[in-house]
Amino acid sequence: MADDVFKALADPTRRRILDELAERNGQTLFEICARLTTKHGLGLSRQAISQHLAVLESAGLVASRRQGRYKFHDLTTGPLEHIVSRWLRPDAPESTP
Amino acid sequence: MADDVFKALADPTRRRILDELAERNGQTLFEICARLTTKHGLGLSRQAISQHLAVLESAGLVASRRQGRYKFHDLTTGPLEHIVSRWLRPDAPESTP
DNA sequence: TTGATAGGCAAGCCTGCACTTGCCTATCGT
DNA sequence: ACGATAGGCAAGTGCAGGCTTGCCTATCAA
Repeated sequence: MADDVFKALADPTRRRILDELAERNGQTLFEICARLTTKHGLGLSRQAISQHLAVLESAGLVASRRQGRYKFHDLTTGPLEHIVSRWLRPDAPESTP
Repeated sequence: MADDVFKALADPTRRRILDELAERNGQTLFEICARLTTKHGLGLSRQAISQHLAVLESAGLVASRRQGRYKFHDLTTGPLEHIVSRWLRPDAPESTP
């Protein structure tokens, strides 16, 4: 569970994808592809991004909703909160809104 | 910088080591070795743990102080806090010192 | 229906990295 | 001084995972 989240966050490209989705939620695969190549200069194939999205999704960091021939991807920050607190417990109070 | 932290956290064994140090700070290499094998059933060589500690240290997650022939390792949770907030921004403004 | 767009599946390559093995240095006890 | 303990260095192995390539399916516009 949390293992998958750490593994998903291990790759720089996947983190970029999360950045991209954080800035603009609900993007399609091609949109993400385009923005990664233009803004970040990453020359990755569509398949690469697709596989990264699969990893992120199976880690629970991205949710996808299909609509016609489009598949929109949304950032789900749920798993991110409880992950680091594992080592911050001793003296770190939580901000739980 | 943050890249190294994510890479360091990617490995399950390294996370166990952080767990071990969180529970009992200031352990030596051999102590960590012993507790990992007994408590978690990990049959790893001493060198493996040593290399893991090197990764954790270069990521800033572990600080080591030498004392005689012993080398004590302390958990430094500093880098852990600012790392996840990167994607939690939407409603949480951060004070970045 | 045809062509274009958005995405999926399945090998295959290839680099990185976790782990081992073997040997070497330094500090402590007696 | 000697052996035992705590740790370091370096080369080698094997597997996981990131990326590509090629082809296939589904939806939309004309």
